[in-house]
Amino acid sequence: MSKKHSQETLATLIRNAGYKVTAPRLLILSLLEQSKYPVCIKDLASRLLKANVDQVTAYRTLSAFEKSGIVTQVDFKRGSSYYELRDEQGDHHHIVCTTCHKVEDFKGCEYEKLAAKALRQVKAFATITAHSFEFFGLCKGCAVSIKN
Amino acid sequence: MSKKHSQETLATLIRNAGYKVTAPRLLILSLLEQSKYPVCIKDLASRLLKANVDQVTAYRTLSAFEKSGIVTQVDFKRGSSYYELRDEQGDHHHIVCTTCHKVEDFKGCEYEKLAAKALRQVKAFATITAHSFEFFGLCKGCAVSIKN
DNA sequence: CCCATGTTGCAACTAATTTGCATCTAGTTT
DNA sequence: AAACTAGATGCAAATTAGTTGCAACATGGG
Repeated sequence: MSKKHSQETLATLIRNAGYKVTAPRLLILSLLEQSKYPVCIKDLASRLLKANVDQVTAYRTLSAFEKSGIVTQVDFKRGSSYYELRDEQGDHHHIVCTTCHKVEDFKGCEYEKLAAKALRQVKAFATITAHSFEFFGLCKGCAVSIKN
Repeated sequence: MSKKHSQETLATLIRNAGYKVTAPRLLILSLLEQSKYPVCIKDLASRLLKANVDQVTAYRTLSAFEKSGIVTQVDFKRGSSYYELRDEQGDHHHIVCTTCHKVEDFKGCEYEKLAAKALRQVKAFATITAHSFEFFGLCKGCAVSIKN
């Protein structure tokens, strides 16, 4: 997920979604971009603080960007939300160690196929606009230490 | 998801997980069982209150039951957690309307296949113990009203 | 029936997220 | 390039979500 966009393309993302391009917004997106894995909003907020950006701005920005599809919120089942830049294909997900919280990516959840299947099964839905998919497990290190 | 267990089998679930069978615990499980879809912990707590069961008990019980695999926590991307009784196959998921919050179930995310695929892709993971998968979209009613 | 251990309620607390509002600024418009 | 305005920001305060400590209590084993 790293450094695929220039500062200018980050600005374009913001502009195309109909928002004003501001320093806090560029900073938020570039922090997300530099991070290999989804970032906890608290971590993000504490880094933003160094640039005198309030955490309220992080909450508001990420929530707006999520609605516009610029970022994705992921649920790692820990107190606060995690965010990452959305990838174009929208089909990369995570596997998280429930003990040490290590994260790795994996691809190919085949959600188009599953979405079609799901829409056939249910009766009241018209369209699917998003999906969440994460695996939880044990990394090799933790699997070993638990045995002992 | 409804009324598959008798009061006795709910007790057995609790006992087998190594917990004492108590009135609050039976009540929590039977409320979950009676509910067609995952229940928000706040709703649950307010119903428990009528039986003089504190919300702290709901938080503690659900968190313990989740670790033991009696219940499953699901993320509907709304402030608080949702819980449901775990189904044996563990392969039923939800589609949620992002506007009116209607929920329907769907089956067959084929997570065993995907888990194997994911484990092949990553390098640091030994086992997968759980997965989350939800679809978000628009129900037919909301899809129509948004067009207008 | 007794006892030890796990369970509960209550009150207080911490953490997470949201809101109100005055001020400020990006992106026009003139 | 100054003026304008809708939208963005920071700060303080509020609200909502979830946790902890502890004394009283009750389950299930002996």
